[in-house]
Parts: sequence; C-alpha cells; structure tokens
Amino acid sequence: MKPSKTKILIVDDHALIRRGLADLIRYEKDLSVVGEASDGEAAVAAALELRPDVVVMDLVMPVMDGVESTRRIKERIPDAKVLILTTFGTSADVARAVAAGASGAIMKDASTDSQLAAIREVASGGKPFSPEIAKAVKEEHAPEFTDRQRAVLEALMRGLTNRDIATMLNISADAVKQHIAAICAKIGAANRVEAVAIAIKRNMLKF
Amino acid sequence: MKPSKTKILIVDDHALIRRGLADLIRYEKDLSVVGEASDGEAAVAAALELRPDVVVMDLVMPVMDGVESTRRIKERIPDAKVLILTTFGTSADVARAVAAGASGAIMKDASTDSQLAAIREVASGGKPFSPEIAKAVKEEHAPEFTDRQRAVLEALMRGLTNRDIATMLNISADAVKQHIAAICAKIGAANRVEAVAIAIKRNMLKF
DNA sequence: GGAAAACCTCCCCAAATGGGGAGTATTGGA
DNA sequence: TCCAATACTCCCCATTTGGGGAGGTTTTCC
Repeated sequence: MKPSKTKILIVDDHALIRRGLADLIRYEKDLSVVGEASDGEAAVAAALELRPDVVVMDLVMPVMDGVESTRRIKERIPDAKVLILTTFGTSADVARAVAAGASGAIMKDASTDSQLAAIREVASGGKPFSPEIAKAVKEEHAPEFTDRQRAVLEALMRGLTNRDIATMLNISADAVKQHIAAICAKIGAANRVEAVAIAIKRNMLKF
Repeated sequence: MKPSKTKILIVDDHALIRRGLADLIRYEKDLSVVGEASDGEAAVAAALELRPDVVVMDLVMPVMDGVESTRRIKERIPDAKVLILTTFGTSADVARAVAAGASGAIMKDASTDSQLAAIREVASGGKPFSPEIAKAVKEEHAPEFTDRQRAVLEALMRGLTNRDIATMLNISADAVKQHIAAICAKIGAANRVEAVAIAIKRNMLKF
C-alpha cells in the first residue's frame, strides 16, 4: 500500500471549474479527488459521507453559500480543512469564511501551480492566502458595518430618502443622517452615492 | 485523413476554466482545442496565428475585455465564430458582444452538455443563447445608456456632485440634472443613489 | 470604574438635489 | 421632410442632503 493520498472534495457551482480542478489534481501523485458538489448544502452532505481531508470551496453558490457551508462542515468535521476559492480578493466574505473556519483562500485566477501549492499547504495544517487576499484583508482591516449601518445601506441602495429610512427603522431622520455619515467615514466615501457604490464593489452588501 | 475537427481557441483569464473547457473538449471526436489565451489582446494574436473555427471567449478579462477582443477578431477573421462564455446572464456586455460580432452566448454555470452543444451550434453557423441570457436580453430590451449618460453615471459612482460633473464635462449643472433624470427614467430608479446601485448590479458600469 | 462604541434625540444652516417648465441645435431614421 | 432622440441653455421652488454642535442611553471591553 502506497502512502494514502490527500482526499479532496471540490465544491463549486460551475461545472467547468470543478472539471478544471479535477483535471489539475488528476496528475498529482499525492492528491486525489474523492467527490464534487455544486452547492453548499450538497457539500455538507458530501463531506459527511466522504470525509475529505481538504474541501476546496467556492464562495458564491446557490442554495447555500460557501461561508455557511464552511461553518457547518467545520462543526461536524473539525479535522477537515477548508480552502476558499474566490474570484474577488476584496470580498468581505473571505474574512467571514475564515471566521467560519476556513484555513486559507486562493484566487480563482491564480496560477494552477499556486493553487496546488495552496491545497498542499492547507492539507499540512498551513494557512495559505493569495497575496491579493492577504493585502485586501489587511488593508481593509474589516471595516465591517454594524447591523444598523447595513440596514441603512440596504435602504439607500433601494433609493429611499432619510425620512423613508427613519420611518422604516422607527428612528429620527437625524439618526439616519448620522448612520450615513458613519458609513461614509468608515469606507472613505464623499456621500451616500459613493458609499453605495463602494459597498457594492467590495461585496459588503447582498443583492 | 479523418474529417477535420472543429478548431477551438479558448480565451479566459482563469486557468481553471481553460483547463476545464480543454478537458471537456478532449473527449469529443469532432472538436479540438488548438490554443488558449488568458486575455483579449493575446486572443487576437492567437486567433491570427491559429485560425480557429470557434473562439470560446470570456467577457471579463484584464488588458482587453471580451467585447473589444471579439470586435478585433471578427474584423480580421470574419469566418471565425465567437461564442461568449459569461457568468452573468443579465450583463449588457453580452448584447454589446453580439453587436461586436459574437454568434452566441452560454452561461459558465450551464451544464457541460449544453456548453458542448453551444460550441457545435456556433461551429455550424447557429446562434445559441442560454435561456437566461435570451430572457435577460429580451426583457431588459437593452436599456443601454448613451455615452453621456455613462460618463455621468461613472462620475456619480465616484461621489461627484452635479457641479463637479458639470465642470468635468464642460456643461451646465442643469444639463447634468437632466442626464440623471434620463438615467433614472430609463432604469426605473427613484434617485441617483438607486440608479448607481441598479447600474452596478446589472453590470452596466465597469469598475 | 471608566473609556469606547453604538445608538438615539434635537437644533441650525448652507449646499445639493429633484421636478417642473420653456426654448435651441444637431443628428439620424421613417 | 418631419419626427424622435440626444444634448444643451436658463429659470423657479420645494425637498433632501451634508456638516456642524450638544446632549442622552446602553453595552462592551480593559
């Protein structure tokens, strides 16, 4: 019996990405794809059944996203390592996925060599991060919004005025103004318009 | 000599997607990957050299995007068919790519079967579109912006005031207001804030 | 216990915005 | 040729906004 291969579960809603990754891993002697899943919920089920060493996980998926799926997998199988595969280095979701138990994150457009290296690194207990992601996480320093700020931002996105938002949240219009000022200060926007643009760009808002 | 295979050029900045697509095509007797490119500029050069029958083209890429690359390839090699491979069915870029000469468009998250079918269909002169894309293109009915409106929208996104934009474009602030009103009317936004949010969501703005 | 952060109230005021209306010029298609 | 669309000018006026400042509460963390 040869030394056992690292068992990998691939989770991505794009068949092409799954196929690319599987093909990439196929030629590696120490790695082996044991299963694939196309959404977060299926990933949890597959992980429970297949007991992979490493789960390569996309973030944006239907049914259940990568963050929630990571959380559930780590809850039930703490030994499984999760490597996030992301398109956007600037996403706050990466930080949330790490908080949920992910061991590392790599860009989808990184070289296949560095992707393989990242898989091996999480397998051996390391915490690999793409330079872009490390930079983004460090620089942005999680300028996370409070619940209130997020609620205001979502209302702004829908074109509501301060008065509308105030009514919706049962607070005064002045309070809304202060929330908006806090949001702008936090992300360096000149006004509500830029604030919404920046928040959407940085994936800080669901839509 | 067997009947010649359809020659395919793969253009995508994600190595995993290129690999997935190449692996997908490898097992098809009538199709053959003759080359790959990771950006729009390289795609033009590769197309000129390799003379592919079909170019499978991503839209979002560094250096030169898929729309411009499609335009240049069709200019020089009118016989080459371009099949757009897109993540977002709602993108106005798809409509622009078709205007630039693309023969069809398929979603990245479609089944591999339908992706292969789309490749064969463009090769034989057809115009395949994913149901989502056809629907989006039809429903949205191309609420395309004029150049002016796009310029204003991009300025709004950066948090500029009407006066700032007026100065930038060398027009009056009132003209800017009218452009904004036209934008809002076109996409059904209540004000500039929602307009920016909608435009970004629908991928009508580069950022 | 005290500082910090989040959240809220009210006030004032200047600037920005949005919604009218009224008119001119240019362009491109029916 | 005329109509529609685009693009611009100016005007008025009500509403919205941003930026102050000056309080108050609660929760959380050191």
